[in-house]
Amino acid sequence: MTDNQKKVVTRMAPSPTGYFHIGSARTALFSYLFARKHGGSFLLRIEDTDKERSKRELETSIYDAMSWLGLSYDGEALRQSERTAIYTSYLEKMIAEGTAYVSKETPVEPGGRTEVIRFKNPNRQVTFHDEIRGDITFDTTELKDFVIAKSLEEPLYHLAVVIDDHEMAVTHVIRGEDHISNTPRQILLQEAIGAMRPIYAHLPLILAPDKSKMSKRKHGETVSIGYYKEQGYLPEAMINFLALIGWNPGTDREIFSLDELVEGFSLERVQKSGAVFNVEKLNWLNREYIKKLPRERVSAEIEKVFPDADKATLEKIEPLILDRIATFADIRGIKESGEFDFFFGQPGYETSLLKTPEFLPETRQLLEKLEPKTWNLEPIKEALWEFATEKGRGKVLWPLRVALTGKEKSPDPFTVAALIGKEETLKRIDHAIEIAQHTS
RNA sequence: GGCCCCAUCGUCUAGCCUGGUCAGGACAGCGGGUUUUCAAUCCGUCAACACCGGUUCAAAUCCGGUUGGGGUCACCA
Repeated sequence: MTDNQKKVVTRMAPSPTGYFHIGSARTALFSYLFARKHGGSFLLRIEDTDKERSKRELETSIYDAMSWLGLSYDGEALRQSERTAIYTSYLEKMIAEGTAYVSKETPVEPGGRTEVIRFKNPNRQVTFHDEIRGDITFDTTELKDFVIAKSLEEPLYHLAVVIDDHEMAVTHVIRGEDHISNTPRQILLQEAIGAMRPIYAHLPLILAPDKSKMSKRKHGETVSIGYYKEQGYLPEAMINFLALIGWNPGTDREIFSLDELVEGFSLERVQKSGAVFNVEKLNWLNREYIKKLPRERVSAEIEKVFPDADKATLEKIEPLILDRIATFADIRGIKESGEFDFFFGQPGYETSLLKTPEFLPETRQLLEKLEPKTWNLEPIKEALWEFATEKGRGKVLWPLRVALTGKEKSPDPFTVAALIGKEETLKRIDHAIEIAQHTS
């Protein structure tokens, strides 16, 4: 950046009227990336001018989401509800200059307001440049003299946004496409207060599978970022995923850390059309990130789900669990489905599941010859391979696997035998032989 | 409905600006291999330029229209 260029300032301006939305997260991400890329600053402003709908508790979900995602903002977050005096002075000035006026109203409902402050609309065409879409022109006549404040102390959204962006010296307004139609009236307001027009970039929307805007109403909790945190997604995966919807690096590369995104980001490579939120791809990405995690982190997550289980056993089956999950919430699924219960004790099962138990005695003999010291995956395999090949692998391996796991679907018998140990393996085979005899 | 935005495989997208390679990659799907199940993994495979017209020797790419989808129309943000 050269000295005569203004320092880049972007901002994220969420409203604490609901849980932090997935689309807000992406807007925050792109604003963050752009600011960091250009050595500028990224600010956070809480838009809580609506006293009825704004809730302090919901502000927490904003901070939580930002910090979970690792999107650090500069300085303290600003709260519009604490800036009333600033808006009032602008309002007074506008009224004095005739760009706004107090308007007598007939109350919309009984006991309603009898006067509001309206903007004196110059009624003209407004053309602005959008970094992503090019020039956009609106006729502002249809906006009429829109209301900008309920009173001198109660500014409305458009006024507050324009004043704050001006006061905070925001240079780039990066926000969702749903704000395109708000832009002309904000530009009118900027001109009225003598503010510079920021550079606009309207991001394509994140869509639900039915191609409509993702909304809490229609799509439930899956629209909030907190949901993904609870589901055990990794923030790195979420960031990566969010970046890739609506933006691409221009190469075949798919995996990016936040810092790498900063380096490669540019508004030029942002998509114009809306994009469907594809959970399958998120899952794939999350797996990629889980695979890169340090062992201790994964162990900790597994222990959280199996707090009473034997630690040594858990550690042994960790790779198997890792192979079967896309998110940490899936660990709970493994526990609840009981699919790995056989690692913690003799499984129960229908004898008929053994199918060909007649091969079990010889299997046992071969395994018994192995030294406990060499009781590992490869030796076990070797010990049985010739026999299994001769008799038919399915005929030998299937009953062995069922004897050890009691299940139709499970990891392969060699792996299981190696993990549960020689003694336990022989014990389970004996058990299978015994119940098979009783049945026949 | 008015205004605005958008349009390449099922999904995310490359290619479009600077017309000319079998329209490339990823996810999902399907098929196969890997010590015969499940998972994982590897390999392979299916699959798209919305439509019509124009410009041009040549159009996914430029222009116009049509259709379709979306957004937005508060004393919410």
